[in-house]
Amino acid sequence: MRYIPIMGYKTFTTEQVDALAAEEALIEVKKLLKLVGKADFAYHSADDPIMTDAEYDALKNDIMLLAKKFPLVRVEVKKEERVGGTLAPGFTKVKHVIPMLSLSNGTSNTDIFNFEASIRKFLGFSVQNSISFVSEPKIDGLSLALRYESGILVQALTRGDGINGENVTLNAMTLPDIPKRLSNKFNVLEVRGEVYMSKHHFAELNRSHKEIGEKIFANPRNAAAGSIRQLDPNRTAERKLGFFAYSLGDFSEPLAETHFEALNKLKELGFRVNPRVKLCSSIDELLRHYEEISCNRAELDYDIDGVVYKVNEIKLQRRLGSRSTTPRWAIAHKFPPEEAITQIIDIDIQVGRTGSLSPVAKLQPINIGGVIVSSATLHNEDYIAAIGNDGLPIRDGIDIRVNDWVEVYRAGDVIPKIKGVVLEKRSSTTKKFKYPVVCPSCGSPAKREENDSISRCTGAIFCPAQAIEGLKHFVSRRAMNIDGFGNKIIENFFLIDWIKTPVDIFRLEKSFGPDSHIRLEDMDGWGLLSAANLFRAINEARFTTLSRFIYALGIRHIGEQVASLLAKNYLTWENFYSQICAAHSKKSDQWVDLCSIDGIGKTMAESLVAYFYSEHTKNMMSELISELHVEDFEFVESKRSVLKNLTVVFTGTLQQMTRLEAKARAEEQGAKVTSSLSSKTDLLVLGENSGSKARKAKELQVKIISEYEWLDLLSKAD
DNA sequence: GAGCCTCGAGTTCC
DNA sequence: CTCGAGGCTC
Repeated sequence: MRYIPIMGYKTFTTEQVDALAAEEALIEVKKLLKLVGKADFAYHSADDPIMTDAEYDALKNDIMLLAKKFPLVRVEVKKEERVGGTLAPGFTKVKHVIPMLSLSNGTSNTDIFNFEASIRKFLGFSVQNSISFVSEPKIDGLSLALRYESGILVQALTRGDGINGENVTLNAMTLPDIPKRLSNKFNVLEVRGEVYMSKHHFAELNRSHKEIGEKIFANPRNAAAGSIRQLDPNRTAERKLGFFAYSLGDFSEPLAETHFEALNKLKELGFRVNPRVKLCSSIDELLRHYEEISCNRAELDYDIDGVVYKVNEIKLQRRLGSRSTTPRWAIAHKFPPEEAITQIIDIDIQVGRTGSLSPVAKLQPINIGGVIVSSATLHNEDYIAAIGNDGLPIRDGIDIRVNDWVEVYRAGDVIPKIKGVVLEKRSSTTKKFKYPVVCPSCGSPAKREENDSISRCTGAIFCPAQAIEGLKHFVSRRAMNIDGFGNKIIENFFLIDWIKTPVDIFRLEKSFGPDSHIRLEDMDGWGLLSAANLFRAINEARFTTLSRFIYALGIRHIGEQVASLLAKNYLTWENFYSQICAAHSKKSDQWVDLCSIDGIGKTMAESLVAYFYSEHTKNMMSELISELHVEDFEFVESKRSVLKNLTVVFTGTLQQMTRLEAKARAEEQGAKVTSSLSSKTDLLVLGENSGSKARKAKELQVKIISEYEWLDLLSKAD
């Protein structure tokens, strides 16, 4: 290896950093980041390093120093991370203009009747008001959003997590069903639909893959997903994928007034629309269509997993709007899942991060819909004993025993579930399962709190299983996002005492210092490159956000959403930490502040306070935080609206919409709707026949407006 | 106190 | 994906 010294580069002293203005620091750091990028490429990709490890470390250290002092620099460093510094493998992530939601789903006719009832309730429709629906087969493939600008296909995104999709434009362009140009020259037209692989192409693909010893796909959906994500578009083209358009996403001009018309327009524009789409005027008609499709299912050359019902009128769709992850105006009526019968060989106990002891059935491996299933959760003691939460027997009172034959299916075609016991096959060899009274990992007593559905290990921090699960959570993608720190690695490092707590992760690299007689790359399965990658990932994770960090701690009841809510309310780590510690006394102002955050109740608050009050946490926290740069919370102005952050109260009977709808519309614009007036209320909307609220509002000097003024405000906000 | 919605936690396989 | 619990509204 040869090294070319970096000419003219000297590390910064603390004094020099202090003397820098923010703009100067930004310019400096951009240079440094560029240099790191070059060095990374030279080291990893060109295998021809341009600097010594010490120089590299000094560089990184300087960036950290600058980042710690200047918020502008932190933003820059994060940007670099997002782009991936060295070219990230795979596809770039792009944000959907309109999120790609999933559908709520139902399995029974009752679910569908409830669906209609809730729509009527929301809109305030009586039986006289008719609502038309469109019923269409639910293709079992993967969703794609095609963006056309001035009639030209410019982007194709997968659903991803619904917010950000993967950019697969080049691959999508190879599908014959996807037009590259449209006669329609709208500024923007986003067409959404399903990519799928036909049954016969799937069979063909697996046959040829078998011959050449390549990977066999479990089902057409997996094959389609794998095909659209090929790095080489030519490979995608070979896979002969199909595409059915089913809706619009973003658009500059409306295409039609009803969903059914819109589908017809899409057909005219050259898209394939499923021929079995049907316009229906009642739920009964939808259900008949479901039966019909269900009967003809086998004749189709593609897999479907149900039928989707959508409210036909776009105006109504808009009024109904969406919940956080699903629209109110559509539902998927799913077919009953494929089932299989197999035997329970054993029942294991898994220890979760929170100490939960959950039983898992080890099954005689069995093929369900192309996937071999060998275990399934049994949730908790009651589930096994066939006792419901209310203390009453479920599943006809049949308990689940080792050696029992059981019906297994894959919920949502993914997660294995046990549906029931085949009692006729039960023999004398079955054994009742004895739920453990001690933790299988640490031997501490198991305890089931009242109101808890599961027993938990009481070993807390002394339980290895809990510690390992906690570490896995800490490094996970949505938490600290330490890439390349898989579960197996965590387990190994824990067992050889390298990593016992999160702090150890950030001290790992230093622990292989000059005095150490062992290096990571000497370990089985590790090389120079993989070791360097791991350390790099760890060092990148030192820069993190407040909400990620709070979430990563793995405090019970504090998940991703709540962590980000806390970050939003406390803004900086220092503030958060001191406030929560001070909230320990329930008489303190800090406790009251914590509990008054909308969405934080007693359970969460108690869990938080207990976590931070413990001796163990206090000891660990100062060390952990000294290894990190926790970024302050930054407000992202999502939408500017006159209603944003206003607290609104409705009173009396509204004429134009139901309370439900009014509330949903207000919340879409970022307002908060409450039922009772207080000094915090900004606006009272007065319906007809209102009670005493108007008088009270005057006393509190809350602004009062009529329903029509309110509607005016809404239309301006839109 | 019931009912609705959202979030947390556990889970499987590739 | 699903279940159940937590939080909020009526």
